[in-house]
Amino acid sequence: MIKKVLRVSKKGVSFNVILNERSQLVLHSIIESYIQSSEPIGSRTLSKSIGLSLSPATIRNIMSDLAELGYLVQNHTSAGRVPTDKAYRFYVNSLPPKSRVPEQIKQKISTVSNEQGTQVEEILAEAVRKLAELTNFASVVTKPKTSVSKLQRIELIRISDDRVLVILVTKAGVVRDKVIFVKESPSQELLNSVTTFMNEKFKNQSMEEIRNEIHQSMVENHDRYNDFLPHAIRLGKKVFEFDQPGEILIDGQMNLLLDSHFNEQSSVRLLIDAFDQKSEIMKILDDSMKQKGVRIFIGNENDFKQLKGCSLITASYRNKQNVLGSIGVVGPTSMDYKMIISMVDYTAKILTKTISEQSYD
Amino acid sequence: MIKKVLRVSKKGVSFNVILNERSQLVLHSIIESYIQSSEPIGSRTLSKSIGLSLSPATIRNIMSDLAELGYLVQNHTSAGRVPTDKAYRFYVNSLPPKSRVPEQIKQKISTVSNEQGTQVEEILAEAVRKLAELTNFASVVTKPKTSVSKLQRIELIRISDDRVLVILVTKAGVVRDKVIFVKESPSQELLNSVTTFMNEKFKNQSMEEIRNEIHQSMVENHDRYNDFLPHAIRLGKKVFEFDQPGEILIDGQMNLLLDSHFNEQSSVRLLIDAFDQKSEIMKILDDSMKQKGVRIFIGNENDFKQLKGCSLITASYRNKQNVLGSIGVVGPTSMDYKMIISMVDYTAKILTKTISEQSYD
DNA sequence: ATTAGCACTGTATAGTAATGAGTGCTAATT
DNA sequence: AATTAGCACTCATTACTATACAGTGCTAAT
Repeated sequence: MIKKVLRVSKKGVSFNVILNERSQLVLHSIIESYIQSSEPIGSRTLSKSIGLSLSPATIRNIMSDLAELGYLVQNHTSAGRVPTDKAYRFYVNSLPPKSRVPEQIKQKISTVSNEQGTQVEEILAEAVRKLAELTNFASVVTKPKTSVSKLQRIELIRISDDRVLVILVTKAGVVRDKVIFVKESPSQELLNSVTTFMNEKFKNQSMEEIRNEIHQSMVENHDRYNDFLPHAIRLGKKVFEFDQPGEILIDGQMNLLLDSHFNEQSSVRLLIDAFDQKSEIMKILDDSMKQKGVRIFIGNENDFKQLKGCSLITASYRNKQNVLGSIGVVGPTSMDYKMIISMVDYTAKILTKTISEQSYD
Repeated sequence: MIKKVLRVSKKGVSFNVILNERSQLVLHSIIESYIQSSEPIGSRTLSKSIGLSLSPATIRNIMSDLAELGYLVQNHTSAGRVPTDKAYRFYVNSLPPKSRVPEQIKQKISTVSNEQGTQVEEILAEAVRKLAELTNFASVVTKPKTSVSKLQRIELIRISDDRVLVILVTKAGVVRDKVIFVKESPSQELLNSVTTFMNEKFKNQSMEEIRNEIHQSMVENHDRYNDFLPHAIRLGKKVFEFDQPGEILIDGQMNLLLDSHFNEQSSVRLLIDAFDQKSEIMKILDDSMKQKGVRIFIGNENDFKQLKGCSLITASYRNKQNVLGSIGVVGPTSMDYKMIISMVDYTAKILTKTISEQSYD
C-alpha cells in the first residue's frame, strides 16, 4: 500500500502528480479502449495492444497507481478498471485542439438547409436533429436570445377590440409574435403611429437596451408629453416584456434511453426530468455562450447532479454581430470525444454561416 | 375440438357468434383484470373473483371457447390467456358511452392555461403535456389546420430588399409567419396597398378558398388589370402557399419507452420511428377529426404496422365555427380504456372551451 | 350442463459447479 | 531499482439441474 504511494509520489512534490509519459500513455490507451468497447480492459490485453512492450504485471502496477490517483476505479475486485471523470478530463485536455472532421460527416452536416427563406428556428431544428442522428445521442440548441439581439422591425396589428398582435423581427432573422391585451382599444391608426415611432426610435438597438429606455421614459416623462406618447410607452412596455423561458430545442432524447450506458440504471428517469425542466441545461448552454470554441463538461463537473454519467459538448453560434446561442450534444461520459467534439464544432460553424447569410443587414 | 366449436356455434347461426351473457361477463372480467395487473389470469383466481359461482373447470371451458373465437390467445401451453385486439374492441364497445371523470383529474386538466393572451400553440402544448403526464403514456395533438381556418388578418412587412415577412392570423387565433423572397423589391407602400386589398377581399374566407380564388385570378385576369393587381396576385400566391407538414405536437414518448409493455420488445424502435415520421400518426388524427366524440383505434385496426400493440384514443377540438384538430393518447392496447377515454374526452372539451374564448370573433 | 380430479406442460426460481477474466502479491530476474 | 513471472484469490458469468407452481385439457362423475 505505502509502497505504491511512494512510487508515485517520488515523481513530483505534490500528490497531484503530473504523470510520467508512460503512465499517460497507458491511461490514454485504457480510455480509448473503453470508449470504443465500453468494457473494462485487462492488463494482459492492454499489454499486447499497447505500443510499448510491457508485461501485464507492469501494466497492473501502473494501473494500480492510476487508480490511487483517482483516474480509474474498479467496480469489483476482479473486474477491469474503468476511467473516472478525472480521467476523461485528462483525456480531452490531451487531445489535439483541432481534429479533422471526416469528409462524409461534413457532407451530412452541410446539408443543413441553405434554402432561402428558411426561418432561423427551422434551421436550428434541423441542425439539432442532424446532430442527434449522427452522434446517436441527445442534442440541444438554444434559440437566439432576443434580449441581446437587435431590432430589425416591429409591427403592431389590431386584431380585435382588446387585442393587439405584436411582431418583432430581430436582425438575426428571428420572428417572434405575441398577442397582448389592452384596455384602451386603440385604433389601427394609433397603432400605426406607435409602430412608426418605435421603428424610428429603436432602430439598431438591442431588446435589452430598448427595454431599459422604455423604463426610463416611464419614469422621466411621466405625464409631460402630449396625448400620444403615454400610449406608445404603455404599449411599448407590454411589447418588450417579451421574456420567454425555456427557449431551447432538444432532439434525440430517445437515443439516450436506448443507449446501453443508461438503460441499465434507473438514472434515466433523472435524465429525462433534466430535459423536461430545461432550465439547468439552459444554464450550462448559456454559460458556454460566453466563450469561444468548443466547451466540454464532463460528468459531475457541472454541479448538476442529474447529469451524472453524462458529458456535454457545446459550441456557440453567431451571426455577423453577436453570439446568438449555443448548440451541443449530451451523451455518456464514455463518448467518443474526438468525434463528437469535431461534429459539434463543425455544426456550430455551419450554423453560423447559414444564419449569417439569413440575417438582415 | 369439434365438440367445442359445436358448443359455441349452437348459440347462433354464424360462427361470428354473439356471445351469451355469461361468456361476455367472463371475457369482461378477464380483460379488466388484465388491464389492471398486466398479467394473465388463471381460471381458479377468476372463478373466485367473479360474481357468478362457477368452478374453475367451467371457466376453463368458456375460456377455451373464447380463445377459439379469437378473443384470447395463449402465449404458451401452461400460461394464462391474454386478450386480443378483438377482445379489446369488444370491451370498449361494451363500455357505457360516458363515464365520469374523477373530480381531481378534472381539476388537473382544467388548469390548462386560461390566462388571457396565451397563444393557441402554447395552449395545445400545455394540454398535450398534461395528458401525457396524467396518463403516463404518449400524447399527441394536431395544430389547427390553416387551410380550413378563416382569415382574420394578413400583414406584409418589408424587412429587406428582397424579403417580405408575411403574417397570417386566423380566426382560431393561430399566428403564422413566414419570410418570402421576392425579386421585385416592393416598397412598403405597395405592400400596404396589397395588404389592405387582401384584408378587404378575403375577409372571412378560409385559406383553402383564398388559395383557389387566387389561382382563379391568375388564370382569368392575366395581364388585364392595372399595374397593381398582378403584383398583388403574384405576392398572394406565394403567401398562401403556406403548407407546413407535420403540424403536430407530441409529448411523453418517454413514458412509452419506460412502460413495461414496450421496453421488453425491440418494437420500441419502430414506435419511435413512427413518432419521428409523424405522417402516419397525422393521418389517423386527421381521420378522427371527421367525426364527433371520442374515437378509439386498437392495435392493428389502423393498418399501420408500427403501432402494433398500441391503442390510440382521440377526440377532436373545435372553436365556435370549425373543427380545428384532434388530440389523443397513444398507449399499450392493455391500457385502462375507461380512464383514458374520459381523460381525452374531457381534455378535448377543455381545449374547445379555452380556444373558443381566445378566438377572434 | 357442470364439476371434480388427475395428468401434463412450460415457466420461474434456487442451488450448484465449472469457467474465466482479472487482480494483488511475492520472489526471481535483469 | 525496475521489471517480470508465477501463483493464489476474487468475483461475475454461464450452464445445468431439480423443484415448485400456475395453468391447462381431458375424462368421468354428478
